[in-house]
Amino acid sequence: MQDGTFSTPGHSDETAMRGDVFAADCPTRQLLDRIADKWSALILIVLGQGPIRFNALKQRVDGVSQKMLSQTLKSLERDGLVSRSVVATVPVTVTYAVTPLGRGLMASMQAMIDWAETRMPEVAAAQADYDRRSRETH
Amino acid sequence: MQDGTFSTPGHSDETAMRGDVFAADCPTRQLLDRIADKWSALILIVLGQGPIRFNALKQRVDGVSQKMLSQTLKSLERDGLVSRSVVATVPVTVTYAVTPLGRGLMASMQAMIDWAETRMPEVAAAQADYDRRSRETH
DNA sequence: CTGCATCCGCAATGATACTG
DNA sequence: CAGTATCATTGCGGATGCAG
Repeated sequence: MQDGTFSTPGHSDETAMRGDVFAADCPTRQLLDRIADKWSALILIVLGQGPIRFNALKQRVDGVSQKMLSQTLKSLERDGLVSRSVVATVPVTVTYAVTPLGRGLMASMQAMIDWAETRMPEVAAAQADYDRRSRETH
Repeated sequence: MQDGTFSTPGHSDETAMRGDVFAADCPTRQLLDRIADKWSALILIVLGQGPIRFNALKQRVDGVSQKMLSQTLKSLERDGLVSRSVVATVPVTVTYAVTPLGRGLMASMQAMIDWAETRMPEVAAAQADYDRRSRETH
């Protein structure tokens, strides 16, 4: 599986031998779709601050449903970005943490979030401006 | 509007006076949801390589439908990340470009994509490993 | 406590056709 | 060329119940 499209030539031939997210059927693209979803970034960031248990994580990521948290964690684990360790205490204890592989991605995610948190005012201003122009039938 | 939740204290009091993506009702969170979708990153990266027209852009971002492209571009424009300029030639000519504000975000996006394109092999290996373990009823 | 299974409504997405 | 409008469909994501 996934033989052909990895390192597909086509739009840029600088380095070759790496995935091409711009090809719809490249595994890289599917990976991007998985990590660029509503919850992955937030979860990764929280996990980056240290190992944490399911419910604690659920509290930190405000608004996430149990289902989505569970589902996203499984996806991240499958991709090797997150590790899951079970300690067989009386009521079982499950802890999640970022893997070394996941840390690399986490850095970019963090940058994205930092950008969002600091540039929000400018974005809000742009929005207001856009909406005002729209209302002017302009 | 959006009075309370911006710069909500609660999980970290290091700097204060910036948004908190972890609060579900913070504008920052909504912004994150908008930019962390299936297409925004890809579109921003292509735009970062220089101004480009609608159909050319559609070709570069393989698999995107006109609707989603149009919709995502409008959203990015509203947030002030992308500029749209119309030249009234015979068949009208519309060109899109990244704004200075958008460039900051683009950098993070690019890092994310670079990570995905280069780390794909490790991720694929992790996946295979995970799936194998699952099949072992383990 | 952790988290999987099921049902289900609704919003996001895609294909198609049509307009300036 | 650059979209908008409409329709059909999918699957996200929430609520609830149950299991290890």
